[in-house]
Amino acid sequence: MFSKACEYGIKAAIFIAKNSYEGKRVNPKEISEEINSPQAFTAKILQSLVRHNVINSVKGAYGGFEIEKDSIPYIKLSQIVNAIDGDSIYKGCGLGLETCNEEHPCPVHDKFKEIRNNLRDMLETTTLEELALNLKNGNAFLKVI
Amino acid sequence: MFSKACEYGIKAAIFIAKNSYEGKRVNPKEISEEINSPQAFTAKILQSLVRHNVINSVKGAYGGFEIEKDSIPYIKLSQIVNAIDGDSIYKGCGLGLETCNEEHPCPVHDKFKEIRNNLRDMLETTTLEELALNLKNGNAFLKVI
DNA sequence: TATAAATAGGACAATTTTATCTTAATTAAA
DNA sequence: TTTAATTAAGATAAAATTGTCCTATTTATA
Ligand code: FES
Ligand code: FES
Repeated sequence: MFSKACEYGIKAAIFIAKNSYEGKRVNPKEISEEINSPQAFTAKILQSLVRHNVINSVKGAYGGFEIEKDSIPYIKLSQIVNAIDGDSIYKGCGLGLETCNEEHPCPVHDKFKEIRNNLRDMLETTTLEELALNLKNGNAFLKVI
Repeated sequence: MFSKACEYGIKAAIFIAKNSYEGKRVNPKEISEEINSPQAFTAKILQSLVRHNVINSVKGAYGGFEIEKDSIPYIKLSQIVNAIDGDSIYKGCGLGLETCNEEHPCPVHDKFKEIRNNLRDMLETTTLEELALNLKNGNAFLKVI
């Protein structure tokens, strides 16, 4: 469904949000240990999330990644997915036609469109806040061990 | 959502079904032209669909790929997706945890499960027959040109 | 039985995605 | 102002996916 990069990006954002609620900045090492991902690759994805204004980075000593507390409830899962995987999951044809077009639909268009719209609605209404709270409350986990 | 191989496989199966209704076998050249896909790669995917009993192949002169007419209404989109992409789309965790587990859910589990179930229902209730009819009736297309 | 037409299959190549490594730039604090 | 800690960025490598090519095998028909 999502790329590995996107999976890591989502998990990282949730972990950063949780720590930001506690006033703590985190670095790629902590993050990759906590979400069970390759560190350097994760760092690249974090850079991308910074460029897309999903998270903030603070360079230098005592720096790290954080998210402004007040903005966490307004960050949608869709922003993260869009930043990393682009919008093909929202707009693309299920069978890979160059464009999904009502006037020139592929054979699965009607069926696929519904699924895709469900997915889009979910991503656009799910906030980083609720995901981070799932984690904080111990109701959800970012890795298996 | 689906791999390229899976997109090609679905389109190929739809085209083969349409032709089988007309009593015609088709070969990888015709198929790849009709669905706008690389011929040799498409041939590999067809082999896979044969091994998974989704389509039949007839070797030798006057051979080609076909689907028994009577079975077309019973072939589900899910069989094709499963044959090529496996079952991760039905069962896998949205954030890539080794297994999706109610007892040890990831933060998006509840939200993702619903989408995944919608998708599974769609794939399991959509038949090759209806997709091939969309094509035959001119209500849907397998390529843009 | 020989031939031509077709799928099957293996080896290889190109591209994309995932992952690593090294160095540069930045910054707080000693 | 120096140092240590930290993110940014570029080059490279590994792995997976996508795509190509060549040969073997099968089979209907002349
Ligand atoms: S044209 Fe394929 S999903 Fe719309
Ligand atoms: S554990 Fe992630 S979707 Fe179920």
